[in-house]
Amino acid sequence: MNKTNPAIIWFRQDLRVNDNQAFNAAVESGMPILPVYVLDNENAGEWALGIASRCWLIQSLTALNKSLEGHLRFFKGPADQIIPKLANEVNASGVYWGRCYEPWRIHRDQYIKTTLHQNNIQAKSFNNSLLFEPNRILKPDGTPYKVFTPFFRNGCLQATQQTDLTVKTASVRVFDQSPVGEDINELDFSLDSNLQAAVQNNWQPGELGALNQFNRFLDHGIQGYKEGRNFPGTDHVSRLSPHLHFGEISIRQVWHSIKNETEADREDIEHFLSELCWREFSYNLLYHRPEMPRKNLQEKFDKFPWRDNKKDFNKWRLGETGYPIVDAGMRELRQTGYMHNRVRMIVGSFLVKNMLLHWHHGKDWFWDSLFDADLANNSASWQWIAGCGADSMPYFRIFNPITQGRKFDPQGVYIRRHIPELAKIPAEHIHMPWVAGTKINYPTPILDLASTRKRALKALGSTRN
DNA sequence: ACGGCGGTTGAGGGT
DNA sequence: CACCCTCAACCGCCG
Repeated sequence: MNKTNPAIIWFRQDLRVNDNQAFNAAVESGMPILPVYVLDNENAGEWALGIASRCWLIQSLTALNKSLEGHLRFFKGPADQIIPKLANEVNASGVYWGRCYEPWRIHRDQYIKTTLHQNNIQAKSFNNSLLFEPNRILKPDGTPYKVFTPFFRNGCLQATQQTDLTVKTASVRVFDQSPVGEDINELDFSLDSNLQAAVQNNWQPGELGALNQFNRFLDHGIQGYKEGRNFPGTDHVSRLSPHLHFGEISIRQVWHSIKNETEADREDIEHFLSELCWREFSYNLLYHRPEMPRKNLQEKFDKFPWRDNKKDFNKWRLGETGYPIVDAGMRELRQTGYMHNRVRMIVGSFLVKNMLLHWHHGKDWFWDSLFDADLANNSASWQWIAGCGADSMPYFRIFNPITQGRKFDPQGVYIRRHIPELAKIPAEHIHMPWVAGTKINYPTPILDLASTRKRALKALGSTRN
């Protein structure tokens, strides 16, 4: 093996150069590096990237390519064929990547690792995406936690130190002997112009954008986070979820910075850490219950009498239910590729409980619409709100969108931002615009809260044994 | 309106 | 006997 055997860095969900263990290991191997990205819809099957994810991804990759001075090379197709073939063609010394934990990826990557080893090519994977490997945090008896609070308190907070941040030492040499792959602009990402505009107008994908967003949160959001995070009209959530999903910022860096933040109150800090650990918890669940994206974790919900109503689903999807807080959330999603967490719970409860539609419909719509669409988080959260998940919200707790709106968006700041038709409605009527008596271009409620609530509770009865 | 989880407690039995 | 370990039963919490 001579000096020209490149070390392939296979970027996946770790689109950054700082605190990237795979990147550092490849550089430190002493071989020139060959950074690659593979857009793999084939191996992903039904979990191929949603439309919003693709619109974010191309921006993030463009940013990464820029920080790699244009040396990132692109491929499209099944990675289980492309990576071994490429490694052979360029006589790679090794392939380095950050681990992903979707069941299809675990399966695919294991195959790739074996194939590379059979060809005497090193294959090294690293934890670039989580604080803890998904099978690391276990109860004293060795079984996985099923409840979040002890997972967080006795598991995560007690776990020995997270891996320290890595520091780059060696200087980077790039492999440029034979051009491989394609230019990013030659790849077909099947983009959507509305969502592309949503990225441009609201976000800055990539490592720099992630850091900027994190610093904004440290400056303005974390102080008062515990309370403030419930109010979608204020600026108290981190909005880091898309950046974390694509690994544009290191979760270890976020954890350490927040933990050592001295300006904020202890309870604000601890609450934000717990939110980071909900993400860990979702990955833990997915690892131990790989069927989670499709199957109810509580089997008794398999008997639940879901309705099937395209018309209702469309009203929900488009934000035309007539309940302002629900519609504002669904419109925020369409306009910005994101939705405030409190509102995600409200729209989820409305779909599953008031409309009595299966959580799959919500999960699939979110998968296609969210820039932070993430298999573990999305499926765990939908099961949570639907009441069929582990450590779930009890099914009989049904959010009332009027009460929730009054409580968490009292003046209607959030509602007015996303539903301009309601801009002039006085605060006292903002959550029930139909009683205001003003003529406005906004639908009257498509369903009655009290009777649909009763219907849901009755439906719940049929899940008992 | 539920019910699973996990912390606690105490009985019982072994060393 | 004194101590400790195990395990089942119970209770309160919290999603």
